[in-house]
This record gives sequence, C-alpha cells and structure tokens, in this order.
Amino acid sequence: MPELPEVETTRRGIAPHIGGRTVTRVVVREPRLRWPVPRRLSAEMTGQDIDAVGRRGKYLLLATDAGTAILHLGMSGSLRMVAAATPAGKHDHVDIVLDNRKALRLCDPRRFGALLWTRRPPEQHRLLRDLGPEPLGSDFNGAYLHALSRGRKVAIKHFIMNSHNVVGIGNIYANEALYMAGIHPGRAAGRVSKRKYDLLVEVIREVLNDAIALGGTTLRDFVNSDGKPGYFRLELNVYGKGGHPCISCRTPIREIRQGQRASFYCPECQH
DNA sequence: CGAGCAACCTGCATGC
DNA sequence: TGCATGCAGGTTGCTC
Repeated sequence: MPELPEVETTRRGIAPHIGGRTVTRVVVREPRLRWPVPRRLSAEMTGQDIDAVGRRGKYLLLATDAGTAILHLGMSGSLRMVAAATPAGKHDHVDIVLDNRKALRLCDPRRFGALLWTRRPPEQHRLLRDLGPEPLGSDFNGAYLHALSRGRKVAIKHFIMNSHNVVGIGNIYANEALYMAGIHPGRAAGRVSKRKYDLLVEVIREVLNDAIALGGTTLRDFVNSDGKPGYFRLELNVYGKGGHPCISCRTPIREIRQGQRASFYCPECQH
C-alpha cells in the first residue's frame, strides 16, 4: 500500500474537498481496523469544522478545534470523495459525511489501516511521538543519517525503512532510492560513507517528489481520492523487476529477501 | 542493539 | 473448477 507519495497524493486530493467543511455525521460500518475505530469518534467529530488536512509520515491528520483524527492507510487503504448517498462497498469501513452531501469514504480490504482520535496535539500521540524527520524536510540530510548510523550493523534498507530514523519510506521507494544511489540494500548502515549518505538523501527526495508528481505508485489497488491509479509504476527501475536487465549496465536485477520483504538490486551497480 | 518472527487481514496469482 | 500455497505497498511488539 501507500508509502509517502501515495499518502501525500491522497492528502492533496481530499484537502480541497474537506478543508473548511463541517462534519455532519460519521458512519462507522466496520470498526475493525488495526485498532478498533473509537466509539466516541462520531460524537467527537460531528459538528466540527475541518481546519486542516495534514500529514506526518504516512499518517493523515484531520484537524478540528475539538481534536484530530489520525488516519493510516495500512497496506490496502484508500480514501475517496463520494456523494454521501453512494452505496457502500464490501470494505468501506467509514464515511465522514460533510455539510455538502459529500463524504470522505475509507476503504481498507486488509484492515491494516487505522482511524483514531486524539484531543491532544497529535504530535504527542504515541504513534507519532517517536517518528523521525520528514524525508522532504530540511532536517533530513546526509549528516543526520551519517551520524545516526555510526556503529550500526543493521542493513541500510532496514535503516531507511525504520520510521524512527526517517518516515515515509516503504519497500518500493527504499529499493528505488538505493538503486539510484548505488548502495547495496544489505550493506551495514554504519559502513555507508558521508558522501553516499548525501547522495542517498538527494535521491530519496528525488524519487519521492517524482512519485508525488505522478500521483504515486499503483501496484494493485491504490487509488487516489478520485478513484484513479498512480503512474509512478512506469518509472520503477528495480522494484518488481527481478531478472530484468539493469537499465544502466544490462546485468539482470537480482531479487533477495531481507526479513520477510523482497529486495531488488543490481549486483553490478550497487555496492 | 539486532535478528527474527508473529500478529493484524483479504485478494490475487500460481501450481497441482 | 477447486484447493492449497505464497505473496503483497505497513507497523507493532515480542522473544532470543
């Protein structure tokens, strides 16, 4: 599912439709997600104006004066704007109904997503409290990653996918960024040079920004708030391309497992 | 600290 | 056609 570009695509898609509107009702059809949708969500949100649609890592934040809805799309979640009267499908968990007869509809077949509510500043919530910097922000840079990784034996791919170190980089973009930077995904994080970290940060920004510009990556079921897929899949160099020739040197892309996740890399270009 | 795995779920592709 | 298997964009939390 969604990594940062898909979540940001979703945020940009829904913000103009829900920002400034008033919630008239919240319909929870199926509260079972990663954690149950809180019973009090409807009472807390109804009547509130949505002041802002923010994002922290892969979490979407719907801010109101009374509190903030914290929304995560998990592996298979998507948000769409629908006419409030549109019949719900099988995996449509929640509708946040607005004062213009439209609704923000959360669909999540695999139920790895979440919809929570907090009255406190969301950055204090336990899910957000310990998150690392935003990859597109200025406090994410080569010096930061280099300093953080000294002495660490963990594989660089795990290191950049760990949200304590930096948020928003999932399996697709981790593979792509390491390919672009010429770093082997299994290399120990503590054995990557400052120069390579500078380059890695640069290509992470590039790949995320390019993916956002194309509406994210649709492998199977990601759709934006209009129900349309993202087109960054066409730009992928290594992810899902085991056996295909490297676009740079023609060596077949190798597929390995790191943990339980697939990694793809060029054995000639990445060290 | 780090490696590994189990958990939370459904859907789809593949192979027999 | 049916059934079993394995895999998928994420994250938490446990054990060793």
